[in-house]
Amino acid sequence: MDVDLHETAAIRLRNHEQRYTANRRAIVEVLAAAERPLTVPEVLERGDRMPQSSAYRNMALLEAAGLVHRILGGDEYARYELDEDLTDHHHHHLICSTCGAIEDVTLPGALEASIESALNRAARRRGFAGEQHRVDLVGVCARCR
Amino acid sequence: MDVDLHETAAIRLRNHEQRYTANRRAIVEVLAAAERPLTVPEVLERGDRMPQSSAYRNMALLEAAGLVHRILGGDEYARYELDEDLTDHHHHHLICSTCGAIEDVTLPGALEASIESALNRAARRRGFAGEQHRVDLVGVCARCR
DNA sequence: GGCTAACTGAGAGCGATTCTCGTTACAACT
DNA sequence: AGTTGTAACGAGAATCGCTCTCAGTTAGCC
Repeated sequence: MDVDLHETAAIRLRNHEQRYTANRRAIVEVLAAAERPLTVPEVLERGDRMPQSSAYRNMALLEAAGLVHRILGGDEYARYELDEDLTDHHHHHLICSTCGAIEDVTLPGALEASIESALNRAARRRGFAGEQHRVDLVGVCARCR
Repeated sequence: MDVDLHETAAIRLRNHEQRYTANRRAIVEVLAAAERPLTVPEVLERGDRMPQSSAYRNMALLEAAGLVHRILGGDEYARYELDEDLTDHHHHHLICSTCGAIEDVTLPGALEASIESALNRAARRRGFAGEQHRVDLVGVCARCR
């Protein structure tokens, strides 16, 4: 799976007429190593002195190419995670309403399927084209309690 | 139900040692009349020339008192809706990834229950105290297509 | 080896939200 | 009816995550 990670990334970017440069590869590597969605500052800390503007620009590019997804949580920071196709790990989030931290969590497959179909049925009735569902639990994390 | 709306609001604010002033009442009325979550600029448009700073301050206060909830959607605006206790209407959202608009949608009660219990089970395992679940469908709305 | 377009980095700029602060309204107690 | 303490108000300044600008660099292609 890790063998394909960078190859898949390169191909998807190529399809958008963009290159898989060192900076973009660095971002993908940091996100792949993390076990939860990261903010841009967090990516910068863990990376190799990348300029802030490049990080934001490339994150937006990666999102446009479908390689990463932006998650808006409890605080003012947007968090990013790799697309599930790249990680083979469908999951949802526990969002702390106190500190804004986000953890990953998985649900039983049967439940996933019923959520998916119920949401799509409701959406179609409104002329809404569903792309992804978002099931999050908002609460207070262990550290904040 | 509408009879109790302002009374409930006044009581909850009182419990937080805050008053139910004209500005706050105006915000609650605008939100109650809307059929979807509104941004602060939208509340200002529909209200009676309330200053921006008062709208933001009071919105934050109402949120602290549990009367309204903030929803972070696709665009850069936070949207607010009345607490479900005040509207008797548990629901979820369709979020347009193109224009950021948010619509309300309801799910079957049985599905709600299984989502709730599955999420809480997963959360408890992490020492996470769940408060509310958030089930949203992200896609493209009828107008943007 | 030159052409073209994508990419980079530093800093300025943007815009939704929050803070500051002097003023005003309200409630309780004389 | 005055007084007093505290909450709320409004206008504008400030904050801060994020985006844009632009001159210089690099990668892919003939």
